[in-house]
Amino acid sequence: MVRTYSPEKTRQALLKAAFEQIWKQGYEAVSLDDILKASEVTKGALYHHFGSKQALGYAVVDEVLCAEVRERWLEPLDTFDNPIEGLIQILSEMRKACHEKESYCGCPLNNLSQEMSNKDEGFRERLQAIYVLWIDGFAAALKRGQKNGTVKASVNPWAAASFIVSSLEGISGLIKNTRSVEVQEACAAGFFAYLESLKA
Amino acid sequence: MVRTYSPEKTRQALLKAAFEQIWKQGYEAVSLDDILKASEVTKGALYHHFGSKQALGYAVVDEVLCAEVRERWLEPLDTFDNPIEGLIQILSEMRKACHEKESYCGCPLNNLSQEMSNKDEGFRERLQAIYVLWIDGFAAALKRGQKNGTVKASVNPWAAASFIVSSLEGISGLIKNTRSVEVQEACAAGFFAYLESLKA
DNA sequence: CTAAACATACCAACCAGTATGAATGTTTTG
DNA sequence: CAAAACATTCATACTGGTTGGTATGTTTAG
Repeated sequence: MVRTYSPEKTRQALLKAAFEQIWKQGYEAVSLDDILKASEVTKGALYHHFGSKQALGYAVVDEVLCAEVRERWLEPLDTFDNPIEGLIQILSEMRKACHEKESYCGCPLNNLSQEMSNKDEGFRERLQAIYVLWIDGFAAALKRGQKNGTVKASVNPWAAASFIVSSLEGISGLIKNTRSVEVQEACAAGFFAYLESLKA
Repeated sequence: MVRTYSPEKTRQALLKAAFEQIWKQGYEAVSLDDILKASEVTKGALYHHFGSKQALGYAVVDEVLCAEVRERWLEPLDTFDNPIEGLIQILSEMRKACHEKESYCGCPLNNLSQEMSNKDEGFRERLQAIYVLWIDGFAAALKRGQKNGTVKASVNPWAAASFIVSSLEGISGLIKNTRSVEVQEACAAGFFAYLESLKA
């Protein structure tokens, strides 16, 4: 029985499994055994890398969720001159991808936020930081759009960014429950109409 | 020690306590003991009225949440000729009321929906029925507005109603986490701007 | 007297966390 | 260079507390 230590690998395996299980089951509903099973790691290893379930949860927010927002929203948006068009395109891509998978799991950030923000101040603070990152990123993109003339000058970038994020979360939440393509199309239509109203 | 039986009263006490505790803590996080303590009912009585925790949860959705949507949204909206103005007024009233209480608990429907819709199909179906009730109610009000000339004829009532509900849930969810008045004002501004665009 | 309405004590399952030890890497030292 | 000393990384068995649910008995009402 030969064993080789690779602590960073097991740490990442734990984070990944924890993220997925928390996404699908919720933080409190998921048991450490679930995470250990999914990651093929033992309890001793888990408690070597993370002091508690809470610490693991915090790390998921700080490391996984944070990266997710950057990779899925902020970085793609940076490649567009017109942030409104960028948003519409990113969303369209996502809808295509969602149709393929069974993914009615909702937004991981929204899920965790709704569950934990009133129960654990540490979670709330960390999740809020992600929201700030997200909103500020969108606001910066809108400002950029105002400078290059693709976004109305009268728009308040930060306020619009806040409403955009809240809409995205609201839509994903409603779809998660209804599982209805019609509702999805309806929400998208309303949302796109709002986005169009921001164009210069 | 004189005792008097009033089964309907204890049933309602259980429903009320369950609703509040589920709202504040979440369905899985709340223990039956919490509900029993809050309602001052014993476990024997609970299991006399409800076959299981699940049955109690279902009843909360069917009876309490359903009534809540009617009383807080649909009935008030029926008193307005202009449904857009009606929505804006109802929301403004709510915001005032929210400032007084500490209420950062979010929307009870949204909370439960995010937590349970992927774990328990019975919950999902029941919660979806509430969403349908809500959206259809809004859609009917918009149609009414179209007939009396307060809402643009080009608006698709059902699609707009879907987006409005998703926005309300999204905003309440974001505020629940950020607890920021600025974010609240920003989202409200964006939302009201959308509502105005529906006016004839 | 019967059935509904409640009260109390208990139980099996689960779960986060711990105690303990073994296997592997790294550093120090003779 | 070797080997001992030490630290890191992981594995297993166990525990105390909680929870949904049940068994059983008691009280009230018709």
